[in-house]
Amino acid sequence: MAVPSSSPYDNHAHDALLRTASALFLREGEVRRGVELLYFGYTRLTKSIDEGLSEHGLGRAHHRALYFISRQPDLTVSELLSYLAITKQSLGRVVNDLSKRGYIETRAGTTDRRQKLLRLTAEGAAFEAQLFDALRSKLAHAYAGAGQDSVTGFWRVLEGLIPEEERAMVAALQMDER
Amino acid sequence: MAVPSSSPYDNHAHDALLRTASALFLREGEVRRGVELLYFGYTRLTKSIDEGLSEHGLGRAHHRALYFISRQPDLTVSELLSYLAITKQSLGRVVNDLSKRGYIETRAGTTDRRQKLLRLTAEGAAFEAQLFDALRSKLAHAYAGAGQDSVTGFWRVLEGLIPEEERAMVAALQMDER
DNA sequence: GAAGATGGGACAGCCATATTGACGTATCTT
DNA sequence: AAGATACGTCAATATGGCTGTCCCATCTTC
Repeated sequence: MAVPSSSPYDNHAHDALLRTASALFLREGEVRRGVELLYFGYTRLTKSIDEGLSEHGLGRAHHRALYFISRQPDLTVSELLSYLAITKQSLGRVVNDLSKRGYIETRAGTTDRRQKLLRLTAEGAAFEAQLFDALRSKLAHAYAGAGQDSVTGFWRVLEGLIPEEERAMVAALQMDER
Repeated sequence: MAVPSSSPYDNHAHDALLRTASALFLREGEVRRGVELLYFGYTRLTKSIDEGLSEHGLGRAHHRALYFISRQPDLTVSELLSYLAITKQSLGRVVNDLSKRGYIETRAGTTDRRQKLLRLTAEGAAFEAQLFDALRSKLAHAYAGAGQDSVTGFWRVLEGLIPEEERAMVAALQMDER
């Protein structure tokens, strides 16, 4: 299958011979580097909030919920579900934990009363802020060391990892940047 | 507490006043953007191999082990442990699974016979390559869309997230690029 | 106003992946 | 010979996911 490839990204398992000569093959090292840096970078960043979480007897799942609720106050359960990409049942546990601890409060939707709008209490906001501080200091340090141009590139590549259909959802988080 | 908030996200418990004027504070939006893109980018990338894994009845833990063994043939159990940052017990299960399936083979260390050197069998290598194809196509697509300069920035920022003490370990993976 | 669709909640049971702590064995080092 | 190290293993536990099923309240549509 002679794909006259100016783009090196069209070769999958089947066309091994083609790949040998392709630019993509030559890039294997760069791809592995990205995989590894993403793995280590991501895990180290998340690790930085684990202590704060376990002090409160919570886990990362709780933080993710806190984070998105903080980011978009009054979001609905189904919106939160689409960010987290887990099942209703799994989210239920997390939300109940956070409610019991007084970190989130809910009220019925205004236009649609079936909806449940989630937002942080003052305590919840303070806790989220504390966790965010750890993320901030780590990421800000990395940003500062790399420089603004690198940060832009960092964003661009990551955006490219997100499927088209989901970009709008991610962008929505930035939209109501206040 | 009257935080004169143009942004709802500046109300962090303690040094609110101090931070208001700091460059770090001004970067909150950029930090949140990085956190979110990292989260979505990382999860979408890993999702791309889940299907290939579950076809074989394996999980992500197995892939991580396969990946590092593939990357550094004949690494020892303790080296693998330091990459994965899990306990011996947790790794044991994963390695046993992979051995039973004939994906990895072991032999005693040459200079130190207490060590167990891990490497992939032909089947293991083929399986790893298949999984890697999914990572490659996703990441290569993101690289291509972002451009080489962005890729460099992407690496730089991620490197900054890895603690000093661990950079050598990560770099070692690139060292014997074959 | 009835029927159906939708948002959300809950029960039961399961699985994957991690943890801690204790202990055992072979091998290397001193 | 003594101790440290590399690796393995037992048992118990936690977390955070999953599926399947059923339910209620509310909105939409005819």
